Amino acid sequence: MEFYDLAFPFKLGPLTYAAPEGLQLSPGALVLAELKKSVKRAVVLGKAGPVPGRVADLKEIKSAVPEGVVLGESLVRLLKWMSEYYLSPEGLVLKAMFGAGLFEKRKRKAARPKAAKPHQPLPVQEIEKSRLNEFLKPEGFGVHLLHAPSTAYERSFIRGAVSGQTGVIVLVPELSRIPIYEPFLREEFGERLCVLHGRLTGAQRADVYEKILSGGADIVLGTRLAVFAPFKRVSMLAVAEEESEHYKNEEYARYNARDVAIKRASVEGAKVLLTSICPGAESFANALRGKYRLLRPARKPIRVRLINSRKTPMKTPSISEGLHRGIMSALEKGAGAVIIANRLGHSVPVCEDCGHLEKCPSCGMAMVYHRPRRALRCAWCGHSKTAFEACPRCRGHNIKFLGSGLERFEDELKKLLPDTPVRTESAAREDGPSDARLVIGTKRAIPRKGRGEVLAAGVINPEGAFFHPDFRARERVFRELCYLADRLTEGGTLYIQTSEPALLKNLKTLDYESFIKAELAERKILGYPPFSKTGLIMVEGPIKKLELPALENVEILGPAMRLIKKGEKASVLMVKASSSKELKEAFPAILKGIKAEKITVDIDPV
DNA sequence: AGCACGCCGACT
DNA sequence: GTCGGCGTGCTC
Repeated sequence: MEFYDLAFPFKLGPLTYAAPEGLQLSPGALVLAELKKSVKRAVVLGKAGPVPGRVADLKEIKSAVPEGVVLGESLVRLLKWMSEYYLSPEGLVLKAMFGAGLFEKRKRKAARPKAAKPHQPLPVQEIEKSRLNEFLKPEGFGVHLLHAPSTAYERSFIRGAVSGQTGVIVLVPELSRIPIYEPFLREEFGERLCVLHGRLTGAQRADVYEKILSGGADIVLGTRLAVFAPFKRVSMLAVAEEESEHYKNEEYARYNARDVAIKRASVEGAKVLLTSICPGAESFANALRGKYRLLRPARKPIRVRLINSRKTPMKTPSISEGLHRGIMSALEKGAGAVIIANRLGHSVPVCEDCGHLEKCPSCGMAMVYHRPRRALRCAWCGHSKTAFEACPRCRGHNIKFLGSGLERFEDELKKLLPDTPVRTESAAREDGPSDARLVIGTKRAIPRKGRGEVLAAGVINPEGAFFHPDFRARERVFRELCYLADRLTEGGTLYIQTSEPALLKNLKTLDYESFIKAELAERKILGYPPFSKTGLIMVEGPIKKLELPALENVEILGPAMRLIKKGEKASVLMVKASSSKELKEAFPAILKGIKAEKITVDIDPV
């Protein structure tokens, strides 16, 4: 009698089953087996070790499923590695990989032909052959990091790298990037290309898997779950915008698809191309210490104007003359301008008579006035209350509005340029794209490239994000500036208007390498990643017990209240260790000391 | 006492 | 994911 360990796509570790006489199974095979009285699909992880308990109590595998071996040896290895690394049961990893349906084809209503999505053609850039060969030449496993001068270069490089290959996975951070990459891949690979992402229905997803398993498709473009595409052979994986936080799965197993891509490549003997106009600190550090090969094409310096709003003449309370001139000059040349302000709402109302300032009862943060709703809102936790007409303390009407949020900024800009059509973020959400050449909004409003020239891009007080309690805050600000600058047409200028120029000293030239080296030096001193490994423990509901062990080389910070999703708060503990082995080994002891309703573990949080 | 419903832990 | 166990609470 043979025994096998099976994984079911649920929060469940491997379970041991007996195989019926004459059924030979290899790892990765799909089978049917009874679980809790009902028959379910499961994946064979391998032959079982010593069977715990009585062999006679084990249930029998019902049958193998015709799809056969769906996972291949390397994907089974990847599954086991993820389970160990992310401290997540094998079943949950399996569910994260292929969904609870496990390749099952449900009957479905007549398939409607999907309409071809309109797309902008990819502006193709000349990529130096020699640079491309630096990536294409080396055989076998290896990670290459392209620090691209622009997103256009990044995309062209991926195009060149993928061309002529077989067994390729191209990962993009978001659904919205698929229409950018699909046209050129489709052009070259036709039906060999398939698109895979989380918004597909179960049946569509099963169709894609069928095409991949039958060998009909060998190029996949998709979001993070496409890293698990069940190819027999993968020769390369490309990860576009590799630093993106969207690669982090926030449910089931909390994996990072970029890191999983590298692991997958290492078990498959494939090569990896990480690309970004602003690589993440971890990846760049790996390149600096020779773990990754760094590809750095020449870049043109970006013209940046830093405007100190405390020292410069102001056109309105929140718009400096310099910024105003920049916008005007872009518009006069027939080009567009994009202005980003990340603070939502209008401003912070303060009573000039008694100095009263409304604070959030739970966070203590100043409440921000939101005019359309006539409400005061806490930017941190979302608590809101009706705005006051008179000062609640002294009844005075002498209210001063401090600071400039997006709403105020929109108002002032419209007043300054009464004849220019402006697309504001609030309007854009309702009306969709407009052809206004002046765009104002948070970073979400940054328009796609290719819709006319942009000669001025401005950002107001980007240092606001520094006050987030997060060691990555500065990196995020820098990245945002890089992506904003990327929208500029050649010859354009990036305007940074700030009231705290001292905080932006290292950022103002947008010199990535100097910035990231300084950042890495600081993280080294403070012991943050990549010089340590971190994991979060998120505790929802009241903590019933908290007894943290003292461990060598492991530091436990917190608990601190944190907003984990909109409106959902949790107590968060951060565990820091000097290596991922130490981190992994510390967790069981730490988790034993915590009792609460719901506890979630997140290794390598972003 | 008798049963409906909901939460929680276990599932080989 | 889903079954059964058990606790709460309402009803005959």
